Amino acid sequence: MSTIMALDNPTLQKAVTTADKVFDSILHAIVEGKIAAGSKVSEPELAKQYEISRSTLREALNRLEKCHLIERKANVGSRVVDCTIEGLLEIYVVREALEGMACRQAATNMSDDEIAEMQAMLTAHSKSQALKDGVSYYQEEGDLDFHYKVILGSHNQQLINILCGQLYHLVRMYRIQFGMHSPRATKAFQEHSSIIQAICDRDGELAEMLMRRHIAASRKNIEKKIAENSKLKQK
Amino acid sequence: MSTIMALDNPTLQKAVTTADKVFDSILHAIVEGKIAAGSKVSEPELAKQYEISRSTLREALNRLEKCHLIERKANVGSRVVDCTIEGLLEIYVVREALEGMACRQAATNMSDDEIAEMQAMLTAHSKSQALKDGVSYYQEEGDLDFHYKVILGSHNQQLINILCGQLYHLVRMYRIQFGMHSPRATKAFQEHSSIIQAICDRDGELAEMLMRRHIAASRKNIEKKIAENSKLKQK
DNA sequence: AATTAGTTAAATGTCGACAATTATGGCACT
DNA sequence: AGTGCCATAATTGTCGACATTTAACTAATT
Repeated sequence: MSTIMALDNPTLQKAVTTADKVFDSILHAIVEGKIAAGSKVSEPELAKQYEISRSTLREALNRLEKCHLIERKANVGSRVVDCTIEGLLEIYVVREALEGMACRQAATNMSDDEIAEMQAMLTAHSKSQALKDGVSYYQEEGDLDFHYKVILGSHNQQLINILCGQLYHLVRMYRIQFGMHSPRATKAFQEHSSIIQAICDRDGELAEMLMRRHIAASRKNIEKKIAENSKLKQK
Repeated sequence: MSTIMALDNPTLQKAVTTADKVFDSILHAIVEGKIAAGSKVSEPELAKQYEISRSTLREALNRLEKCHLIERKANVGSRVVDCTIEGLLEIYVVREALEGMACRQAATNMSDDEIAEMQAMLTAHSKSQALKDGVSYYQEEGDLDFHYKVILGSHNQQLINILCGQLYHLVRMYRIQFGMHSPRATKAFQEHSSIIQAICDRDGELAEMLMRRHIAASRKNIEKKIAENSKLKQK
């Protein structure tokens, strides 16, 4: 059972109001590319589609804007953010800084129980990975789970809000729309393992450094892919 | 002339709609403590006070929520965030991570013109500080200006949005309501100077380290003050 | 007297309509 | 034919009213 479901809900609170449910629906649609990146969002159209009033839709759009999934201009309207390489790399820079710090804080603030739980999760993932071997889908989920646990472990509400409430939706959007099933599965696994060890040793400085390298490695991997692609196009 | 005025406007776009203006007004009221931290926000009351409809007010509240200045619960209402020591320290942790990274990026991405402009600003502040000497008000503005310039210099839209659009309102709120006129004026000045030098040398690694120490020093200064206060209360 | 159930009042969520602004299309003009 | 201007249409911003949920208050029971 994966814990990433909770990522869909920034407030960590069940969707009770209709605006919440519509927000969830549109969120998924955007993340999965059913509503194209960079496309304009028509309020009357979406309102009719979801059979709700424009007021309620605007409420949902406001929450999407908080996740940086859409951008609004006064008297002009909303657009879905577009997936550019530059945008993706920018996010990785922010993640390196924030998750690195979250990891440092986690080494200080996580309880022994939390750490034990995280270690158990890694073991479970290791087994499922051994079974699937090379299939990266579960690895991806496992990756999100791991990062999610570390972030929560920081016990810093600001870090949690920014990373889980805002950035991770964007990260998922990019992953899905760029078809990024990382070939770093086994390597990433070792890195996760080292990070947990550092947290277990309460070595915040090392934990931060390892997490930053872990994320920087992903970023460089993307940059490499991009370079290959552009080289492919040139010939 | 200070540049921090632009911080009041997260979108870096003039307030054209009435919801924008009301947002600005309430923002100032909250930051300056005219609307008490932790207090409940009544939609009908504020709507009547600003002579607008509830819809427009809710639009403004949504933007305040994006700045993390108010928190909303479904079917319950909005509250102004409360100023706790823990909250302030959490923000400094995030700032250390993000502004450190912004500084690293700035060392790589700032143009020579931008760097020259920033150096000129520091010189100007140095003179005004020599005149006022010890008066910390202008120093505070100078401090915000400096950090603002570095953040913009990162040329990373995600960093800029999070730091200038969200966190800085909270930082100002805490500064004003806790009456934090730092006694680190001259020291902070030297640190700013070193950071600019590192950026000028295009030494991203050093620039990040210096910025992180600079912010960490502020945080420790606060922690010290808190410790003194609690000791004062005990006897 | 304290607690719980029921009722009333107030606040939030949702709706449809109007006003203001922007985008679109056609027309005249160079 | 291309460019600039004007009128129309569509979209967004704002408003007031209704529906629904939560909070407060009263009253009855243990």
